[in-house]
Amino acid sequence: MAAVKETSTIQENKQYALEKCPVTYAMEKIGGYWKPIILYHLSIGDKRYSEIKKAIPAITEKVLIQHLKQLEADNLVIREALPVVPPHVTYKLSTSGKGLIPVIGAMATWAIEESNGMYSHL
Amino acid sequence: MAAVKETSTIQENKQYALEKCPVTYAMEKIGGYWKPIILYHLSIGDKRYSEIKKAIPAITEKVLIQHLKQLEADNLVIREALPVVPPHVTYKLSTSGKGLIPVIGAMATWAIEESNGMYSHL
DNA sequence: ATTGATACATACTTTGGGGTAAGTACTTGT
DNA sequence: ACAAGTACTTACCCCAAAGTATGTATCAAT
Repeated sequence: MAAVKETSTIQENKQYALEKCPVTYAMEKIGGYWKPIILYHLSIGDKRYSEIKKAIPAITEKVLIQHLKQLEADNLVIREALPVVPPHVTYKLSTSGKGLIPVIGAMATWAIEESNGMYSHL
Repeated sequence: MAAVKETSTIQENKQYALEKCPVTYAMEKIGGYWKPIILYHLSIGDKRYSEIKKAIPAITEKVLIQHLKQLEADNLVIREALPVVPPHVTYKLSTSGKGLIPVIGAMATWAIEESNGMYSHL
């Protein structure tokens, strides 16, 4: 019967996040479709803006810069801009961002095994 | 200048997924805000529908069942229904789903370290 | 007869994340 | 003078995911 409600929406959820479920906390920072993909490419090595764009052709520039700003605000990536023209901006993982490499790595490993049918024979 | 386009949208992205970025493949299956959270609670142990709901109060029943169906279709969780009344339905990780435990575990570990400021001093 | 519990289903509305398209600043190359 | 390249910004739109609310089947207990 669903009661009436009490608590709902992702925003309100942010409070009790860590206590009950650390994964919820993580999803606040790296949730969404694109962020792990961006982090993956940065885990391979530092990249310029245009290089990230080339590595992920399907992402639009707006969404890319949007997520890069967010990741920077969340202290997961560091933006380094050289004051030259044309601009030269490099993105790299922060210490905290590097802490996510095991997560990204585990995802990549699972994806390869799963797609190879390693789990399919029951 | 954004060219004209060529390829775009998440759907079309599914093709070249694995070759260039295994993480993209993984995101097709466990992407989104709620799925990793659900998988986390199932990684703790098998749970009935109502138990999952209690573990994640902020999720609505519609969204919960919706994701459970999707996870079942993607062969990550197994649904076991006992033909009794009132119904008794248990959800558990499949073999493939268990392969995600390292991913979920790494996320939880990172979340705890990050929230404790372990990465913040620099 | 009504309530309660379980595990959903379904219609309807909303919102914000993502997509499209175009513009900006500054300089180098032709 | 004009195009090209870099790293963005801005305005507008759209749809799918999420939220709201209510309904359903079945039986046991009061």
